[in-house]
Amino acid sequence: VLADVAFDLRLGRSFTYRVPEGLTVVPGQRVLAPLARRDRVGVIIALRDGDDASLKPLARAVEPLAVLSRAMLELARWAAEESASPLGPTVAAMLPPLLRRGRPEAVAPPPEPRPGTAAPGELWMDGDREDRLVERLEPGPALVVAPDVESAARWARRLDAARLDSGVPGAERRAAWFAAAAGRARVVVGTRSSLLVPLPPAATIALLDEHDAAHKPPGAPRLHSRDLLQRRAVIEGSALVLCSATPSVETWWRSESGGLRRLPVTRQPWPEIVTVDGRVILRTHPLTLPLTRAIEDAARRGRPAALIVMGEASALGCDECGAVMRCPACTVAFGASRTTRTLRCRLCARSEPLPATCPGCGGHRLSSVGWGGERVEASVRRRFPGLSVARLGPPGKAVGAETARTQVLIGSPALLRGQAPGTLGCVGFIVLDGLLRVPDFRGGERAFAALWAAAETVGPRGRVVVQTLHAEHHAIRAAVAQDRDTFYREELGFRRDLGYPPFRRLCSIAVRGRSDAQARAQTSDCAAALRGIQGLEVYPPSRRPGPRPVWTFVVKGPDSLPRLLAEPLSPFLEGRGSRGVVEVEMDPVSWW
DNA sequence: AGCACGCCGACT
DNA sequence: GTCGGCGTGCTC
Repeated sequence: VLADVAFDLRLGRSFTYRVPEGLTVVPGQRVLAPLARRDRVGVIIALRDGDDASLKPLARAVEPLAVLSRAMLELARWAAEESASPLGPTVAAMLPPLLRRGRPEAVAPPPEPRPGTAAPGELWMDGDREDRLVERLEPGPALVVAPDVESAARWARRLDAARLDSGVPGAERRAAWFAAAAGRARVVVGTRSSLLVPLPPAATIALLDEHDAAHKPPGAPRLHSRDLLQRRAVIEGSALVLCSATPSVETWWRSESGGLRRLPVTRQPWPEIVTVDGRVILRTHPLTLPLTRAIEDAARRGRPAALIVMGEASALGCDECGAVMRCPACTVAFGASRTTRTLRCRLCARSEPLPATCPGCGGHRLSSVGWGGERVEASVRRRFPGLSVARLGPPGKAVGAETARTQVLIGSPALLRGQAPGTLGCVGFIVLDGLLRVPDFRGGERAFAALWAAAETVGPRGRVVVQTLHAEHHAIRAAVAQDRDTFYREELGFRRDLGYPPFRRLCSIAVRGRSDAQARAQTSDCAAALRGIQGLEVYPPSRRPGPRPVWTFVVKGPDSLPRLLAEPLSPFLEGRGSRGVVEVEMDPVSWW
């Protein structure tokens, strides 16, 4: 018997071994096999009859049983194809950790799903979605997929569930995996690495915060958790719940076209969302008068205030009319570079000289300066010497000592994640244009999600203050009016007009080279291999800002994009190529 | 991804 | 005269 084994290598192909006498293995089982003079862990992806004395034998099995059912292995195979990436790293990213030391524990085979009646998944957006989800999941069996470990920890506590995510020790994750396989775990909670965990029949799978970009970070498995789970639910007949107050535009679109059942929503008690034109004051100070007052009010009421700083935008905006310099062909905001004095489109690489005046209104004050967390913190401390201030880093960790009785929190939109409704007295967006200006077609979607989260977090008695130059943007207007339909209608119109997802698919291809010239050459060869293929739109390569030589380009295409790319890209993905490592990221959430 | 094999500078 | 840099290529 011969076994095809996939390893966690950036190689498209698997390797074939002889199964030695006396060793019984099955597909989906992990094995140790000799590869390049050492034993490495791989997954058996197929068994076939045959014998070839020239092949090396498998060394041994890692566990006595498969960690993946055949159905989950097939799902991983599909995920690899759908993301135009090799199977080895794709499965490797979704397996339980290896047993490090100690006695082998009781493992259970993964149940094969009985092809059940696949109901379309449900989209839960209403204000009470999380409480209802707890009720729904409590009896089990259920899998909860959270965007990050903090959220996984919170939900595991809330549901008294076993954890599969990297926030707990490996032994505990392993135990949770095999408990799920044996049907002993009522509810398991995990992140992306748990997407293939064995589940008993008629389980419920919940994806938390479906809109969160953490469900599709760069790297394996290069597929959005929502897409993998939707297919999984169909294959095994489990019930899927996508939970988000502000789903991604793709998911809303799927619910419009019947692929998902959108549960009705009720109008929630909504706070006042004030927009403030930050045109004048924001150049010297991060707090306008309305925001200053809101912070003072919150402190008086004994509630903390949160100040949200969006990712620093390198776009160029006019301080007088608020216009953002955009690529006329793509309408995404130009990236501005002061050193090279150019505007450059991150999508089509079109380049223009930095204008001296606003092409719209002739204004002379063009600025790309934004407010980063440090600058805001310093300013707030100066303005409110009597209040305790803490800045939170990306994973919600406080930068500085005081966290407990903090009166002003400063951080990214992630700061709002997991705050119980009503805990914050006010949320202020230092300048929301950072999001709307960012050269990314998802800017509107992210702004809408952040505003909605802020409104839910402060509750009806709190206040949201939005400092912006774009108070008329549909994301802001729709959030103020608590009006999802308008937001998604406008956003879908814009995406349809310009050929963005969900109407067209994108793929970003990046080449990391030894030298800039080599990366550039490899990139242009790669782009040339794709040009002329029916249905593909290949954008010109551009250098990614940063110190390392990375060149990227974007390809647009139909639903079949990964299959159209597989053939022509394979020579660039095989081996390493002397001129650079080629990385393919399907459906990127951001591509620079 | 490792890890080896293969051709050019500073040491015993 | 060797030890060793990491550039390129292979791994069932």
